[in-house]
Amino acid sequence: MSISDRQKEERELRKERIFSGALSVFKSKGIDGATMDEIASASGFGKATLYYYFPSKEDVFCGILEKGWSKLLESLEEEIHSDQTPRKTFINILIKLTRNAQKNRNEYEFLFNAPKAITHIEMKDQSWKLYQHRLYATLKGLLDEGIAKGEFPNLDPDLMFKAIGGLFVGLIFMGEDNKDITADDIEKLLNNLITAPKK
Amino acid sequence: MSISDRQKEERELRKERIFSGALSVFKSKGIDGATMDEIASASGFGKATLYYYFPSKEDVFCGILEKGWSKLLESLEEEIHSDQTPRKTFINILIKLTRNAQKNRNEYEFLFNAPKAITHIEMKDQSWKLYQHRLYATLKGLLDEGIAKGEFPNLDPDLMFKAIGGLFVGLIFMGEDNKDITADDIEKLLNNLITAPKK
DNA sequence: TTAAATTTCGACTAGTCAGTCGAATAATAA
DNA sequence: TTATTATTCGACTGACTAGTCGAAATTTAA
Repeated sequence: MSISDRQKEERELRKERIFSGALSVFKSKGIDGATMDEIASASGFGKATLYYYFPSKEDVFCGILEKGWSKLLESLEEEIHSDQTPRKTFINILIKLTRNAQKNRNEYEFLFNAPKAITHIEMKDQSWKLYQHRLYATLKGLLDEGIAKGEFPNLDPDLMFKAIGGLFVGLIFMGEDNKDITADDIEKLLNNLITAPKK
Repeated sequence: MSISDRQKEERELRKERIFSGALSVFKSKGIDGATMDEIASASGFGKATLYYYFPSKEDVFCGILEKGWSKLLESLEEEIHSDQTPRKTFINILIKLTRNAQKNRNEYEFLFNAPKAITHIEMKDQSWKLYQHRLYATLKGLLDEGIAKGEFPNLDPDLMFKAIGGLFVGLIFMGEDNKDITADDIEKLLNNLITAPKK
Protein backbone atom coordinates (compact mmCIF):
# COMPACT_ATOMS: atom_id res chain seq x y z
CA MET A 1 0.00 0.00 0.00
CA SER A 2 1.63 3.23 -1.15
CA ILE A 3 1.96 6.30 1.02
CA SER A 4 -0.59 8.18 -1.00
CA ASP A 5 -3.18 5.52 -0.13
CA ARG A 6 -2.45 5.81 3.55
CA GLN A 7 -2.93 9.55 3.27
CA LYS A 8 -6.28 9.10 1.57
CA GLU A 9 -7.30 6.72 4.31
CA GLU A 10 -6.34 9.16 7.05
CA ARG A 11 -8.19 11.91 5.24
CA GLU A 12 -11.24 9.67 5.18
CA LEU A 13 -10.87 8.97 8.90
CA ARG A 14 -10.70 12.68 9.65
CA LYS A 15 -13.86 13.20 7.63
CA GLU A 16 -15.59 10.50 9.67
CA ARG A 17 -14.43 12.21 12.83
CA ILE A 18 -16.00 15.43 11.63
CA PHE A 19 -19.24 13.59 10.77
CA SER A 20 -19.46 12.14 14.22
CA GLY A 21 -18.75 15.48 15.86
CA ALA A 22 -21.42 17.05 13.68
CA LEU A 23 -23.96 14.36 14.60
CA SER A 24 -23.48 14.96 18.29
CA VAL A 25 -23.91 18.70 17.83
CA PHE A 26 -27.02 18.15 15.69
CA LYS A 27 -28.38 15.97 18.47
CA SER A 28 -27.95 18.58 21.17
CA LYS A 29 -28.46 21.82 19.26
CA GLY A 30 -30.72 20.73 16.44
CA ILE A 31 -29.79 20.81 12.80
CA ASP A 32 -30.19 24.52 12.16
CA GLY A 33 -28.85 25.39 15.58
CA ALA A 34 -25.51 23.72 14.94
CA THR A 35 -22.68 26.10 14.07
CA MET A 36 -19.49 25.25 12.26
CA ASP A 37 -17.50 26.43 15.28
CA GLU A 38 -19.27 23.93 17.49
CA ILE A 39 -18.91 21.12 14.99
CA ALA A 40 -15.23 21.98 14.70
CA SER A 41 -14.52 21.86 18.40
CA ALA A 42 -16.74 18.81 18.89
CA SER A 43 -14.59 16.96 16.39
CA GLY A 44 -11.31 18.34 17.67
CA PHE A 45 -10.37 20.68 14.81
CA GLY A 46 -10.32 24.40 14.26
CA LYS A 47 -13.09 25.81 12.12
CA ALA A 48 -10.88 26.66 9.20
CA THR A 49 -9.75 23.04 9.09
CA LEU A 50 -13.30 21.93 8.48
CA TYR A 51 -13.24 24.02 5.33
CA TYR A 52 -10.10 22.24 4.28
CA TYR A 53 -12.09 19.00 4.20
CA PHE A 54 -15.53 20.23 3.16
CA PRO A 55 -16.28 23.20 0.93
CA SER A 56 -19.35 24.21 2.94
CA LYS A 57 -21.62 23.39 5.83
CA GLU A 58 -24.07 21.84 3.41
CA ASP A 59 -21.40 19.44 2.23
CA VAL A 60 -20.86 18.17 5.76
CA PHE A 61 -24.55 17.60 5.85
CA CYS A 62 -24.75 15.80 2.54
CA GLY A 63 -21.62 13.83 3.37
CA ILE A 64 -23.32 12.32 6.39
CA LEU A 65 -26.43 11.46 4.40
CA GLU A 66 -24.44 10.01 1.50
CA LYS A 67 -22.16 7.87 3.64
CA GLY A 68 -24.94 6.89 6.02
CA TRP A 69 -27.50 5.80 3.46
CA SER A 70 -24.89 3.96 1.48
CA LYS A 71 -23.77 2.00 4.54
CA LEU A 72 -27.38 1.42 5.51
CA LEU A 73 -28.29 -0.17 2.20
CA GLU A 74 -25.12 -2.18 2.14
CA SER A 75 -25.97 -3.63 5.52
CA LEU A 76 -29.35 -4.77 4.17
CA GLU A 77 -28.13 -6.45 0.99
CA GLU A 78 -28.29 -9.89 2.53
CA GLU A 79 -31.86 -9.54 3.73
CA ILE A 80 -32.98 -7.89 0.50
CA HIS A 81 -31.68 -10.71 -1.67
CA SER A 82 -32.88 -13.57 0.45
CA ASP A 83 -35.35 -15.89 -1.24
CA GLN A 84 -37.91 -16.05 1.52
CA THR A 85 -41.53 -15.01 1.20
CA PRO A 86 -42.15 -11.28 0.68
CA ARG A 87 -43.62 -11.07 4.16
CA LYS A 88 -40.63 -12.69 5.85
CA THR A 89 -38.19 -10.59 3.88
CA PHE A 90 -40.13 -7.43 4.66
CA ILE A 91 -40.14 -8.14 8.37
CA ASN A 92 -36.49 -9.22 8.40
CA ILE A 93 -35.50 -5.92 6.83
CA LEU A 94 -37.40 -3.98 9.48
CA ILE A 95 -35.80 -6.06 12.20
CA LYS A 96 -32.34 -5.46 10.82
CA LEU A 97 -33.08 -1.73 10.57
CA THR A 98 -34.16 -1.74 14.19
CA ARG A 99 -30.90 -3.34 15.23
CA ASN A 100 -28.88 -0.81 13.28
CA ALA A 101 -30.88 2.11 14.63
CA GLN A 102 -30.44 0.91 18.19
CA LYS A 103 -26.72 0.65 17.63
CA ASN A 104 -26.26 4.09 16.04
CA ARG A 105 -29.20 6.06 17.26
CA ASN A 106 -27.91 9.56 16.48
CA GLU A 107 -26.94 8.62 12.98
CA TYR A 108 -30.16 6.82 12.14
CA GLU A 109 -32.28 9.55 13.64
CA PHE A 110 -30.47 11.94 11.36
CA LEU A 111 -30.81 9.72 8.31
CA PHE A 112 -34.56 9.34 8.76
CA ASN A 113 -35.51 12.74 10.09
CA ALA A 114 -33.09 15.25 8.60
CA PRO A 115 -34.32 14.91 5.02
CA LYS A 116 -37.79 16.04 6.12
CA ALA A 117 -36.39 18.79 8.33
CA ILE A 118 -34.49 20.42 5.53
CA THR A 119 -36.80 20.36 2.53
CA HIS A 120 -36.68 24.16 2.58
CA ILE A 121 -32.93 24.21 1.88
CA GLU A 122 -31.69 24.06 -1.68
CA MET A 123 -29.44 21.00 -1.85
CA LYS A 124 -26.92 20.66 -4.64
CA ASP A 125 -25.92 17.09 -3.98
CA GLN A 126 -28.80 14.73 -3.40
CA SER A 127 -27.20 11.49 -4.46
CA TRP A 128 -28.12 9.97 -1.10
CA LYS A 129 -31.73 10.15 -2.26
CA LEU A 130 -31.02 7.36 -4.69
CA TYR A 131 -30.22 5.01 -1.81
CA GLN A 132 -33.26 6.13 0.11
CA HIS A 133 -35.49 5.58 -2.89
CA ARG A 134 -34.01 2.16 -3.43
CA LEU A 135 -34.86 1.14 0.12
CA TYR A 136 -38.37 2.50 -0.18
CA ALA A 137 -38.89 0.90 -3.58
CA THR A 138 -37.70 -2.43 -2.23
CA LEU A 139 -40.04 -2.30 0.74
CA LYS A 140 -42.92 -1.11 -1.41
CA GLY A 141 -42.30 -3.94 -3.87
CA LEU A 142 -42.31 -6.54 -1.10
CA LEU A 143 -45.52 -5.06 0.24
CA ASP A 144 -47.23 -5.15 -3.16
CA GLU A 145 -46.09 -8.69 -3.76
CA GLY A 146 -47.06 -9.78 -0.28
CA ILE A 147 -50.51 -8.26 -0.56
CA ALA A 148 -51.02 -10.00 -3.91
CA LYS A 149 -50.08 -13.30 -2.24
CA GLY A 150 -52.46 -12.67 0.66
CA GLU A 151 -49.71 -12.37 3.23
CA PHE A 152 -50.79 -8.94 4.37
CA PRO A 153 -54.17 -7.33 4.99
CA ASN A 154 -55.80 -6.47 1.70
CA LEU A 155 -55.48 -2.69 1.92
CA ASP A 156 -54.30 0.10 -0.35
CA PRO A 157 -50.54 -0.55 -0.57
CA ASP A 158 -49.71 3.18 -0.52
CA LEU A 159 -51.58 3.64 2.73
CA MET A 160 -50.05 0.51 4.21
CA PHE A 161 -46.62 1.73 3.26
CA LYS A 162 -47.08 5.10 4.92
CA ALA A 163 -48.64 3.47 7.96
CA ILE A 164 -45.84 0.97 8.46
CA GLY A 165 -43.19 3.58 7.71
CA GLY A 166 -44.67 5.85 10.35
CA LEU A 167 -45.06 2.95 12.74
CA PHE A 168 -41.43 2.06 12.40
CA VAL A 169 -40.17 5.61 12.87
CA GLY A 170 -42.50 6.12 15.82
CA LEU A 171 -41.36 2.93 17.46
CA ILE A 172 -37.67 3.67 17.16
CA PHE A 173 -37.40 7.41 17.53
CA MET A 174 -40.44 8.50 19.53
CA GLY A 175 -39.87 9.52 23.10
CA GLU A 176 -36.62 10.04 24.91
CA ASP A 177 -36.82 6.92 27.02
CA ASN A 178 -34.17 4.83 25.40
CA LYS A 179 -35.97 1.72 26.48
CA ASP A 180 -34.38 -1.05 24.49
CA ILE A 181 -36.62 -2.44 21.84
CA THR A 182 -35.49 -5.91 20.95
CA ALA A 183 -35.76 -7.48 17.56
CA ASP A 184 -38.21 -9.89 19.18
CA ASP A 185 -40.42 -7.01 20.22
CA ILE A 186 -40.53 -5.75 16.67
CA GLU A 187 -41.23 -9.16 15.23
CA LYS A 188 -44.00 -9.90 17.69
CA LEU A 189 -45.54 -6.48 17.16
CA LEU A 190 -45.46 -6.65 13.39
CA ASN A 191 -46.81 -10.18 13.36
CA ASN A 192 -49.66 -9.13 15.58
CA LEU A 193 -50.50 -5.93 13.77
CA ILE A 194 -49.91 -6.98 10.21
CA THR A 195 -52.07 -10.06 10.09
CA ALA A 196 -52.97 -11.90 6.94
CA PRO A 197 -56.63 -11.52 6.03
CA LYS A 198 -58.99 -14.07 7.52
CA LYS A 199 -59.87 -16.66 4.96
CA MET B 1 -70.85 44.69 24.34
CA SER B 2 -68.60 47.59 25.40
CA ILE B 3 -66.06 49.17 23.12
CA SER B 4 -63.20 47.72 25.13
CA ASP B 5 -64.49 44.23 24.40
CA ARG B 6 -64.61 44.89 20.69
CA GLN B 7 -61.02 46.10 20.87
CA LYS B 8 -59.94 42.95 22.66
CA GLU B 9 -61.68 40.91 20.01
CA GLU B 10 -59.95 42.77 17.19
CA ARG B 11 -56.63 42.32 18.95
CA GLU B 12 -57.33 38.62 19.13
CA LEU B 13 -58.17 38.55 15.43
CA ARG B 14 -54.91 40.28 14.58
CA LYS B 15 -53.04 37.74 16.64
CA GLU B 16 -54.74 34.95 14.69
CA ARG B 17 -53.75 36.65 11.47
CA ILE B 18 -50.15 36.68 12.63
CA PHE B 19 -50.38 33.00 13.60
CA SER B 20 -51.63 32.06 10.19
CA GLY B 21 -48.96 34.13 8.45
CA ALA B 22 -46.36 32.46 10.64
CA LEU B 23 -47.68 28.99 9.82
CA SER B 24 -47.42 29.58 6.11
CA VAL B 25 -43.85 30.84 6.47
CA PHE B 26 -42.96 27.84 8.67
CA LYS B 27 -44.39 25.61 5.96
CA SER B 28 -42.30 27.08 3.18
CA LYS B 29 -39.10 28.06 5.01
CA GLY B 30 -39.05 25.63 7.88
CA ILE B 31 -39.29 26.58 11.52
CA ASP B 32 -35.76 27.83 12.05
CA GLY B 33 -35.66 29.35 8.59
CA ALA B 34 -38.59 31.64 9.25
CA THR B 35 -37.67 35.24 10.01
CA MET B 36 -39.79 37.78 11.80
CA ASP B 37 -39.62 40.03 8.72
CA GLU B 38 -41.16 37.29 6.61
CA ILE B 39 -43.80 36.46 9.18
CA ALA B 40 -44.62 40.15 9.37
CA SER B 41 -45.11 40.66 5.67
CA ALA B 42 -46.89 37.31 5.29
CA SER B 43 -49.45 38.52 7.81
CA GLY B 44 -49.67 42.04 6.42
CA PHE B 45 -47.90 43.97 9.20
CA GLY B 46 -44.57 45.64 9.65
CA LYS B 47 -42.06 43.81 11.80
CA ALA B 48 -42.24 46.28 14.68
CA THR B 49 -45.99 45.71 14.84
CA LEU B 50 -45.44 42.04 15.56
CA TYR B 51 -43.57 43.11 18.68
CA TYR B 52 -46.54 45.19 19.69
CA TYR B 53 -48.56 41.95 19.88
CA PHE B 54 -45.92 39.44 20.96
CA PRO B 55 -42.88 40.11 23.12
CA SER B 56 -40.66 37.72 21.15
CA LYS B 57 -40.46 35.24 18.31
CA GLU B 58 -40.73 32.44 20.82
CA ASP B 59 -44.04 33.82 22.02
CA VAL B 60 -45.47 33.67 18.51
CA PHE B 61 -44.37 30.09 18.49
CA CYS B 62 -45.85 29.21 21.85
CA GLY B 63 -48.99 31.16 21.02
CA ILE B 64 -49.65 28.88 18.07
CA LEU B 65 -49.04 25.76 20.15
CA GLU B 66 -51.15 26.99 23.04
CA LYS B 67 -54.11 28.05 20.93
CA GLY B 68 -53.81 25.07 18.61
CA TRP B 69 -53.62 22.33 21.24
CA SER B 70 -56.38 23.94 23.25
CA LYS B 71 -58.70 24.01 20.22
CA LEU B 72 -57.64 20.48 19.30
CA LEU B 73 -58.60 19.03 22.66
CA GLU B 74 -61.81 21.01 22.74
CA SER B 75 -62.78 19.53 19.41
CA LEU B 76 -62.30 16.02 20.82
CA GLU B 77 -64.30 16.46 24.04
CA GLU B 78 -67.35 14.76 22.59
CA GLU B 79 -65.48 11.67 21.43
CA ILE B 80 -63.45 11.48 24.64
CA HIS B 81 -66.51 11.46 26.86
CA SER B 82 -68.59 9.06 24.82
CA ASP B 83 -69.55 5.86 26.62
CA GLN B 84 -68.61 3.43 23.90
CA THR B 85 -66.07 0.64 24.23
CA PRO B 86 -62.44 1.72 24.66
CA ARG B 87 -61.66 0.40 21.20
CA LYS B 88 -64.48 2.34 19.52
CA THR B 89 -63.61 5.51 21.40
CA PHE B 90 -59.94 5.15 20.55
CA ILE B 91 -60.66 4.75 16.86
CA ASN B 92 -63.23 7.54 16.83
CA ILE B 93 -60.67 9.93 18.29
CA LEU B 94 -58.14 9.02 15.62
CA ILE B 95 -60.77 9.47 12.92
CA LYS B 96 -61.72 12.87 14.26
CA LEU B 97 -58.06 13.86 14.41
CA THR B 98 -57.65 12.80 10.81
CA ARG B 99 -60.55 15.00 9.75
CA ASN B 100 -59.12 17.97 11.64
CA ALA B 101 -55.66 17.43 10.23
CA GLN B 102 -57.00 17.22 6.70
CA LYS B 103 -58.86 20.48 7.21
CA ASN B 104 -55.93 22.43 8.72
CA ARG B 105 -52.89 20.61 7.46
CA ASN B 106 -50.31 23.32 8.14
CA GLU B 107 -51.52 23.87 11.65
CA TYR B 108 -51.71 20.20 12.58
CA GLU B 109 -48.35 19.45 11.02
CA PHE B 110 -46.95 22.18 13.23
CA LEU B 111 -48.74 20.96 16.34
CA PHE B 112 -47.46 17.42 15.96
CA ASN B 113 -43.99 18.02 14.54
CA ALA B 114 -42.78 21.33 15.94
CA PRO B 115 -42.46 20.13 19.55
CA LYS B 116 -39.95 17.49 18.44
CA ALA B 117 -38.14 19.89 16.11
CA ILE B 118 -37.43 22.39 18.85
CA THR B 119 -36.40 20.38 21.87
CA HIS B 120 -33.06 22.17 21.71
CA ILE B 121 -34.65 25.57 22.38
CA GLU B 122 -35.29 26.69 25.92
CA MET B 123 -39.02 27.36 26.18
CA LYS B 124 -40.38 29.56 28.94
CA ASP B 125 -44.05 28.88 28.37
CA GLN B 126 -44.91 25.23 27.89
CA SER B 127 -48.51 25.29 29.01
CA TRP B 128 -49.53 23.72 25.71
CA LYS B 129 -47.77 20.57 26.88
CA LEU B 130 -50.55 20.04 29.39
CA TYR B 131 -53.04 19.67 26.57
CA GLN B 132 -50.74 17.39 24.66
CA HIS B 133 -50.20 15.20 27.70
CA ARG B 134 -53.91 15.05 28.31
CA LEU B 135 -54.51 13.75 24.80
CA TYR B 136 -51.74 11.19 25.11
CA ALA B 137 -52.88 10.09 28.56
CA THR B 138 -56.41 9.67 27.28
CA LEU B 139 -55.31 7.55 24.34
CA LYS B 140 -52.94 5.55 26.49
CA GLY B 141 -55.71 4.93 29.02
CA LEU B 142 -58.08 3.71 26.32
CA LEU B 143 -55.36 1.44 24.99
CA ASP B 144 -54.64 -0.05 28.42
CA GLU B 145 -58.32 -0.57 29.09
CA GLY B 146 -58.91 -2.02 25.65
CA ILE B 147 -56.03 -4.43 25.97
CA ALA B 148 -57.32 -5.56 29.35
CA LYS B 149 -60.72 -6.23 27.75
CA GLY B 150 -59.15 -8.15 24.88
CA GLU B 151 -60.14 -5.60 22.26
CA PHE B 152 -56.58 -5.09 21.05
CA PRO B 153 -53.65 -7.41 20.44
CA ASN B 154 -52.11 -8.42 23.73
CA LEU B 155 -48.85 -6.48 23.41
CA ASP B 156 -46.83 -4.14 25.58
CA PRO B 157 -49.07 -1.05 25.78
CA ASP B 158 -46.11 1.34 25.61
CA LEU B 159 -44.91 -0.20 22.39
CA MET B 160 -48.41 -0.25 20.95
CA PHE B 161 -48.83 3.37 21.83
CA LYS B 162 -45.64 4.41 20.10
CA ALA B 163 -46.44 2.24 17.12
CA ILE B 164 -49.94 3.62 16.63
CA GLY B 165 -48.77 7.16 17.28
CA GLY B 166 -46.11 6.81 14.62
CA LEU B 167 -48.54 5.10 12.30
CA PHE B 168 -50.97 7.96 12.60
CA VAL B 169 -48.39 10.67 12.04
CA GLY B 170 -46.90 8.76 9.11
CA LEU B 171 -50.30 8.30 7.53
CA ILE B 172 -51.30 11.93 7.77
CA PHE B 173 -48.07 13.83 7.30
CA MET B 174 -45.75 11.57 5.33
CA GLY B 175 -45.12 12.44 1.71
CA GLU B 176 -46.12 15.53 -0.16
CA ASP B 177 -48.84 13.91 -2.20
CA ASN B 178 -51.87 15.40 -0.59
CA LYS B 179 -53.89 12.36 -1.55
CA ASP B 180 -57.02 12.65 0.53
CA ILE B 181 -57.22 10.08 3.25
CA THR B 182 -60.82 9.60 4.19
CA ALA B 183 -62.08 8.74 7.62
CA ASP B 184 -63.19 5.45 6.09
CA ASP B 185 -59.64 4.71 5.03
CA ILE B 186 -58.41 5.24 8.55
CA GLU B 187 -61.14 3.14 10.07
CA LYS B 188 -60.61 0.27 7.65
CA LEU B 189 -56.87 0.41 8.14
CA LEU B 190 -57.00 0.49 11.91
CA ASN B 191 -59.59 -2.28 12.04
CA ASN B 192 -57.40 -4.44 9.82
CA LEU B 193 -54.14 -3.72 11.60
CA ILE B 194 -55.29 -3.59 15.17
CA THR B 195 -57.08 -6.86 15.40
CA ALA B 196 -58.28 -8.44 18.59
CA PRO B 197 -56.27 -11.52 19.55
CA LYS B 198 -57.47 -14.82 18.13
CA LYS B 199 -59.34 -16.73 20.76
C1' DT C 1 19.30 18.38 5.26
C1' DT C 2 16.23 20.91 2.61
C1' DA C 3 12.49 21.94 -0.48
C1' DA C 4 7.78 20.93 -1.48
C1' DA C 5 3.35 19.55 -0.14
C1' DT C 6 -0.09 18.79 3.37
C1' DT C 7 -2.50 20.11 7.33
C1' DT C 8 -3.79 23.38 10.94
C1' DC C 9 -6.01 27.47 12.80
C1' DG C 10 -6.74 32.39 14.89
C1' DA C 11 -8.44 36.44 13.29
C1' DC C 12 -11.07 38.84 10.08
C1' DT C 13 -15.11 40.01 6.84
C1' DA C 14 -19.57 40.37 5.13
C1' DG C 15 -24.10 39.28 5.77
C1' DT C 16 -28.22 38.13 8.46
C1' DC C 17 -31.68 38.62 11.91
C1' DA C 18 -34.07 39.31 16.56
C1' DG C 19 -35.38 42.91 18.88
C1' DT C 20 -35.58 48.36 19.86
C1' DC C 21 -36.51 53.27 19.20
C1' DG C 22 -38.86 57.17 18.17
C1' DA C 23 -41.85 59.29 15.54
C1' DA C 24 -46.16 59.22 12.82
C1' DT C 25 -50.96 58.03 12.20
C1' DA C 26 -55.52 56.56 13.51
C1' DA C 27 -59.11 55.76 16.82
C1' DT C 28 -61.51 57.06 21.00
C1' DA C 29 -62.98 60.08 24.80
C1' DA C 30 -63.84 64.48 26.92
C1' DT D 1 -62.71 70.71 19.04
C1' DT D 2 -58.55 68.76 21.77
C1' DA D 3 -56.26 65.36 24.71
C1' DT D 4 -55.42 60.68 25.32
C1' DT D 5 -54.73 56.16 24.00
C1' DA D 6 -53.98 52.46 20.63
C1' DT D 7 -51.70 51.04 16.55
C1' DT D 8 -48.29 51.14 12.89
C1' DC D 9 -43.68 50.89 10.98
C1' DG D 10 -38.96 52.27 8.75
C1' DA D 11 -34.58 52.56 10.26
C1' DC D 12 -31.23 51.24 13.41
C1' DT D 13 -28.25 48.25 16.66
C1' DG D 14 -25.89 44.45 18.60
C1' DA D 15 -25.04 39.75 18.43
C1' DC D 16 -23.98 35.93 15.89
C1' DT D 17 -22.15 32.96 12.11
C1' DA D 18 -20.69 31.04 7.39
C1' DG D 19 -16.90 31.32 5.00
C1' DT D 20 -11.92 33.44 3.88
C1' DC D 21 -7.07 34.63 4.40
C1' DG D 22 -2.49 34.27 5.27
C1' DA D 23 0.79 32.55 7.96
C1' DA D 24 2.58 28.79 10.79
C1' DA D 25 3.44 23.96 11.85
C1' DT D 26 3.93 19.36 10.42
C1' DT D 27 4.78 15.62 7.19
C1' DT D 28 6.79 13.71 3.16
C1' DA D 29 10.25 13.24 -0.65
C1' DA D 30 14.74 13.93 -2.52
